[in-house]
Amino acid sequence: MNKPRYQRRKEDRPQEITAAAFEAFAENGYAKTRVEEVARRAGVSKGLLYLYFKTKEELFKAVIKSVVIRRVDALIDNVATTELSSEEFIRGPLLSFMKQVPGSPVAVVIRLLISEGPRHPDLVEFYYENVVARGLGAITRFVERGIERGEFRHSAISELPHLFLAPMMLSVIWRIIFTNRKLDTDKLMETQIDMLLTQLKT
Amino acid sequence: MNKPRYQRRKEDRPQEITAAAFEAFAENGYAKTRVEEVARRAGVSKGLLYLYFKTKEELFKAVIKSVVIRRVDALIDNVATTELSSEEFIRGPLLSFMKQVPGSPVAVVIRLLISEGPRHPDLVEFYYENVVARGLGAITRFVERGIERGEFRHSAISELPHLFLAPMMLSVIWRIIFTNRKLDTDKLMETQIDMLLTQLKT
DNA sequence: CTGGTTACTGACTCGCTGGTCAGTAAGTAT
DNA sequence: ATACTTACTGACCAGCGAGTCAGTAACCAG
Repeated sequence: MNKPRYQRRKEDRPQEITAAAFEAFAENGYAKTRVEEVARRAGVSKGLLYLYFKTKEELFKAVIKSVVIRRVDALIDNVATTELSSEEFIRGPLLSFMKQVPGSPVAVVIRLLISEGPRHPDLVEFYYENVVARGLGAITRFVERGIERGEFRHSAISELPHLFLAPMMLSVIWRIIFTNRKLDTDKLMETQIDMLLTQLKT
Repeated sequence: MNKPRYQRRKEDRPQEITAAAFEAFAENGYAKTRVEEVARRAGVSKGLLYLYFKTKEELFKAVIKSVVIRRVDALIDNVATTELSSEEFIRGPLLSFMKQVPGSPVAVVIRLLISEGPRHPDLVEFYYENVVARGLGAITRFVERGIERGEFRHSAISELPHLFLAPMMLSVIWRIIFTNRKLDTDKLMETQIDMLLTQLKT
């Protein structure tokens, strides 16, 4: 009749807490989220949370890292190993990847970085190295591969992989600010890819 | 010898306070900015600030509006009255306008909207109506004018004025997050405009 | 069963900050 | 001068939320 008030689950707690924190931060942002609220969502006491994370800020950093780490890896592996032609890859896996970003946890991370980034330089550095630099690098390498293979010609785009991502970023921001205003983000990205490929091929 | 401790300047105070608030919000964001700090920068007491603005939130809204109002108007007038050909206008005034945005107060407003927008729906609404809708509308009308004049052909771009602004948005976000990482934002926007014009003309 | 370890709880503290208001003095009318 | 209005000050308050810690009970070894 007396079920224990709690179980000791030292291994799982950190993961559960960061997951709860991610949800809370996604809904209310960092500043407006109370640590106690995170604890409640994770089904633990505030005291326990402070056993695993020294401060709210450390929790924040752990959340960002937990979301970011695995995301880009998949795409980068894909770039390295694909059998597809450059155009097929861009219209296929790359476009699909970009389309799902605005609705994914990555969008939340971007929002948090915009709000809190300026106060966490080391976190920004981490994000740049592990996500942005690697992502842009992958695109650049892919475009250059296309050129070597004779699929693409040389153009300014080789040095501006950002142009592939610009409509994706706009879509992310749009979704964050204008949640109820519709925007055909897929069409936006497709059209941009069309333009870039036209430019790269002719 | 006894200079007055303060002067009564009822007319100028609101403007001075919103200017001070803008600076403070720009540096630290909304949540981290103390009302007292705003008052200090404006050279007034906290009490006076609360005489002109009922709450911190109302002050915030006043700041956004004060920055936004006049900005877009100039561009829109320009669109309506220009004598330039469509291409000349796009490569000239429109491009110049976009290039200066990432370093302007508008970038700060965008950051604030991303952070605080979700908690201020009416402010977002205001911003959409007065800035985004009007800006996008102006670009759309301009593209259509080009088509009527036989300068441009029909294409998907007519319905996606956002593509003109996407690199600008990416530049804004980049500058906010990666303040020390360089990015040739001008080149980015120029190349996008080149691509769009190629698409519109051929 | 028993004693020891430690994951876990939750009530508490304390600094911080949004907001108030009684009082003060700058300007003004007479 | 004098009385009056009101822009302005700054000390104060209330409550909120990050971080603490003394105590509790789940689990385990012997």
